[in-house]
Amino acid sequence: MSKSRNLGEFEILVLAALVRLGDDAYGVTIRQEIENRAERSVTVGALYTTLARLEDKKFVASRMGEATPERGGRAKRYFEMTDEGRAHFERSISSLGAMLKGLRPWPKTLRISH
Amino acid sequence: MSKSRNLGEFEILVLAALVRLGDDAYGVTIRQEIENRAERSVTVGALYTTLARLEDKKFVASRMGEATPERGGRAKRYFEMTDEGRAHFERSISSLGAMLKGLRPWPKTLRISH
DNA sequence: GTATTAATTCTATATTGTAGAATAAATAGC
DNA sequence: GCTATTTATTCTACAATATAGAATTAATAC
Repeated sequence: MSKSRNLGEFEILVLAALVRLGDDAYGVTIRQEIENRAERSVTVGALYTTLARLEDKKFVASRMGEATPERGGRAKRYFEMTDEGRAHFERSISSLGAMLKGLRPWPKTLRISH
Repeated sequence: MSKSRNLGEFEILVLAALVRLGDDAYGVTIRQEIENRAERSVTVGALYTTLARLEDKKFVASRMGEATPERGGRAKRYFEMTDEGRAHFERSISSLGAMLKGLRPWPKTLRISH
């Protein structure tokens, strides 16, 4: 059994994207969400590798989407955070928040529903 | 020359500690700052290794402290962030901030002087 | 069935994270 | 000047995360 460690920086971004996307979180949308919002490039390999690792750790769960997209292409694999994943996620952002609180480019909180 | 990448999670915590500590940032205080504020354990090895890497990348600079402590013990090595380090740091926390903005355990901004 | 489209999986390597023992360097007392 | 004590850094090794992009899979449309 692998020891419980802290989440990596990219793992945090991915989990945050999951929360933001809710139902519609799969590879392509997750990637877009991070690229657009974080203004940071994300290669497909990096993303799927990270999602796979998070799933190994049971921090996310996935299910295959309906095999009936309207127009060609492979089925989507949807991801969502598990309760365990959420616990780690909150611990990580709590630590970051505590350290970064008050430093300049730090944004205001505004609370979303997810 | 090594390619410019994103900062890791622990690197971010360390850099944040440097900013917070200002003048008084050396191994022991940095470690305390992270343990106390982030509520996360930090081994000495992890910290110094990370500081050494940040210095290799020119994201921090260090200088040896006065060789005259009042009461025994080796000289301190003080650390501060470089301009280049700051640029990376701000980019990283900007990305994190953008992704995490609005999610629940996210703190308010309050601005400190450093 | 062949082309096209959409998406995931695979494989390999670099970098970051983590731990703790070992070492170093200063002071104090004798 | 030795020896003990204190404070702090350095060393070494290994594990996990980050990153890239080519390859592959699976569905639809002609």
